[in-house]
Amino acid sequence: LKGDVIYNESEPTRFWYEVVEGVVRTCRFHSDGHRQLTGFFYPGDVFGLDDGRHSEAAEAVTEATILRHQRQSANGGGGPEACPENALRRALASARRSIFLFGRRTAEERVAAFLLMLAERTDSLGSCALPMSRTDIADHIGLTIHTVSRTICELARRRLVALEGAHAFRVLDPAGLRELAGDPDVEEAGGDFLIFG
Amino acid sequence: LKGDVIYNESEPTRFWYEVVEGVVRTCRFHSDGHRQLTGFFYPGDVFGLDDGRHSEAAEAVTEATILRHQRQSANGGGGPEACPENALRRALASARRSIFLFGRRTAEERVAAFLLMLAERTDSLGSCALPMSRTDIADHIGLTIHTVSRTICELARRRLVALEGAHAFRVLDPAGLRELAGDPDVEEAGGDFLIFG
DNA sequence: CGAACAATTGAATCCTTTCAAAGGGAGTGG
DNA sequence: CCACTCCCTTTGAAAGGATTCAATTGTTCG
Repeated sequence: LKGDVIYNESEPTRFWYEVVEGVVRTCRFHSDGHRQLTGFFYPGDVFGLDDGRHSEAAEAVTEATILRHQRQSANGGGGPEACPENALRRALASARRSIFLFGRRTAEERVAAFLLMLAERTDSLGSCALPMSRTDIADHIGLTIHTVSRTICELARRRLVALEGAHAFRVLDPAGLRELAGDPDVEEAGGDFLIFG
Repeated sequence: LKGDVIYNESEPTRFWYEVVEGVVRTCRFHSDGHRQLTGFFYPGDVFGLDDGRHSEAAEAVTEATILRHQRQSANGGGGPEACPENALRRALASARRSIFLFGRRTAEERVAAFLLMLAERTDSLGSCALPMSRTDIADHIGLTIHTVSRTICELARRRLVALEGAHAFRVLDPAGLRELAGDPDVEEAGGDFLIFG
């Protein structure tokens, strides 16, 4: 399913989806030919919860297994698969993450925040996969692939992360990366927290 | 209630809210002192639907009347006020709007998209209020107040919009503004659509 | 009327983009 | 198995745009 389209923009929303395995991206194509990636979705994430018609397309970034849920009709009958509150909450959380990401202004902040988010969403320790291309990252955080590439290499040069090929990395200095990202998102890391000077 | 805090970051989420009258903003304060406005909410919009603890603060932009809804406990019992699917959907729609807004890259695109969104959310025709300060706009779309001011004045100079004081405007050339914004959001305007050459 | 704050405008700097090109990895075909 | 090609990534240099610094104007409120 790699690179495959799961649904297209403007399609009626008959289903909603849940990632079982792999990574999915949602895309919006602007009239100037520019592509905006509104989100990346990992196992456990849900997507495709628009009303009426999809406002974005969804594509598989890697080989992916997707759970497709039937929707109830608009009467909100609370049937077994009627977009459970749970799913909506998770979708909202995904959207919020993206919004926070976009709040960063400089290239360095955005890239640092993006890598941190990836590391936190997967396993944080050890090697973290970077399944999407540089172009994907650029279209997601609103930069060019050149700036993305430059910035990632710069972070590696400063030993904040280590690149393991072009599609995997390791966080070497979480604290330094968080500082660069501007906001540590410490409050979301349930349980443990840091103390600053 | 103007400028008042409705709830703070990290507060437990015991309620969720609905705007009856006025305008509300949700804010996130970064460690570098920088402020990010994650959303503006108009009558009919809902906000404060985080899980567990609020990840952002909410403040009144104007005098505002807010409906405060009690939450059910986490058992999801489906009680009368248990974050109805409806509310979550609207919150998700709000978040999505913000994400699309941030997808714009240049100052002109962002300001044009922001003004358009405002005009569409209120009445589109006639004078449209701009209740928030330039600083608010800047912190929302990720620019400085200087660039925001410059760009708005530039749009007015080109007769795309007309400024009526600093806190109200009128859309003079909707088509031109949409073209600047990059993506017309035409598909969301239910029913009518445009044909391009 | 004066003070304080918000908005506008100008000039210089810095950063990102654009333009251009070289290096590297994966897959194909010989 | 190796060579070739294609595409993605990385890097360099120049151009454009947003930010920063600085100052003026306008508005609101006491």
